[in-house]
Amino acid sequence: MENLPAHFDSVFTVDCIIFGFDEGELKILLIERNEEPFKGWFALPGYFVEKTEAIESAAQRILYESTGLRGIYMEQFYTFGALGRHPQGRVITVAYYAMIRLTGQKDLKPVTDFAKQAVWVNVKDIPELAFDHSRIFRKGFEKIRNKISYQPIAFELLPEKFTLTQLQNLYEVILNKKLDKRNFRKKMLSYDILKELDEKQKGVSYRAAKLYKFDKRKFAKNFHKELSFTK
Amino acid sequence: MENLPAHFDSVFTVDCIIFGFDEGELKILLIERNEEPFKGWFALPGYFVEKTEAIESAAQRILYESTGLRGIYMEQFYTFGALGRHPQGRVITVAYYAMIRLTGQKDLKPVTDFAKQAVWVNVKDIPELAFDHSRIFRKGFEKIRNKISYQPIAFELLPEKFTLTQLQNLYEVILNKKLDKRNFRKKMLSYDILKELDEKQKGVSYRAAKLYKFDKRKFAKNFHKELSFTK
DNA sequence: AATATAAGGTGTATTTTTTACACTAAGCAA
DNA sequence: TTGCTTAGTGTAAAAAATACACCTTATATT
Repeated sequence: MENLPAHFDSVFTVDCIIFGFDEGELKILLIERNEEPFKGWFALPGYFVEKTEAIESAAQRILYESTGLRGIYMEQFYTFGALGRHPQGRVITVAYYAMIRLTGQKDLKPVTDFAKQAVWVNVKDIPELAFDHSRIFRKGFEKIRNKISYQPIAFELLPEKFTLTQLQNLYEVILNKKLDKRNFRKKMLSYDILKELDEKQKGVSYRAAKLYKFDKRKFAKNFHKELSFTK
Repeated sequence: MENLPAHFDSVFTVDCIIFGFDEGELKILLIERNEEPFKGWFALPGYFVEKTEAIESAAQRILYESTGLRGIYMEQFYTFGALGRHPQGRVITVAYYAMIRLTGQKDLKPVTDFAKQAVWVNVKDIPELAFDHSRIFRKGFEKIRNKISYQPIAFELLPEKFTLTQLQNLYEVILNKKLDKRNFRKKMLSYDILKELDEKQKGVSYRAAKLYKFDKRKFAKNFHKELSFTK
């Protein structure tokens, strides 16, 4: 046994939930599958990881191949491996999410055969998905909903310059509840992670709002907070 | 292609971080490996998942086989799949953690060949572990350290009946900082998830403390709290 | 030019939560 | 009985969260 070590190969996939915020709506990327099983169904962008490929790189490659989007940092959130989840055998999948700004990135072109098209779909209108992807989506959505309350991940979804109202709308969509304007602003500004710009919104038919930027420097300095029991 | 669907099998492992609290020390379970690679090294309890086995069940089985502990609920926290992590090929591992009470469970007997012995080791004295298990441990420890601040997971580590001082000690060990006695008690009791018993500590050579129980009923009722932005 | 429309932007008082802090009480042992 | 050790307790101050409404500004319309 010990003189003849076995060699193992894993067969597994990654699936990605890519969140985007567009025209006041929270959306995710879906692909229409062009391959059995579940040919013609909508699914999360995902595919098999190559034998000699890091999982994160695979996630990036697969997202690129199925949607045309490149260089997007994703975060792993759970691995799904229920026995019946793939009709062709035991295939576990490592699930990732990312939140991206849509500015300019709207041209989605799969550069692969396994996806027929990629589309943005409002999280409120997600159809039944292939495999256990509906479940994966629910779990991922829950994850970011939780995370947004204590980590500044919302900024990744907004254009570089944004108004406080846009930021608040985003929070409201993700948390699925109305927030108080004055309290929201007070609190958000108190974190001191935003940089107020000398610029205003353009092209609106009402009073233009100030624009802000997320300030990574300030964030790094000010976000060492701890939860509960600080002493 | 579509007429001859491929059949896939995954080869992957689970690894478990089992936390226990004993004599004021936070410990985890390690096994001494009895099999190449890393024979003789300490490692997290873990092994290959069978083709027709749910991952959670596998985690339970493997924990039982390598330590003799049964029926322990574990929570998945991350999947590790770096390319070089297993010397015999691509093997990803799904990592779980659990927190258990040690009362009575101290007889550890591997019922398998791959583990020579299982031991409790203080988290402050963990040696270098096999594979990437040191990294897995660090990530898992970080996870529970975070989680303990907003979820009542500490109780799982204590005997059914415990004193507030024991509870505080546990928080202090996990958070690695001193807490204020009065504030700790006030806060903990304010959650209203503990049941005060009519019993006192026994066998101590000083004033005996009141015993408490974690009250699941109350917990379910009182722990619907939300973080930040509640309106 | 006047008016309507629509969102931007702002402050304060109240309540709740968090923090800091030190002594007496009880039980056992010598 | 005294000493030792841990249990157990309250209050004031500071900080954070909440509730709440009106004026301002820019544009579009007549």
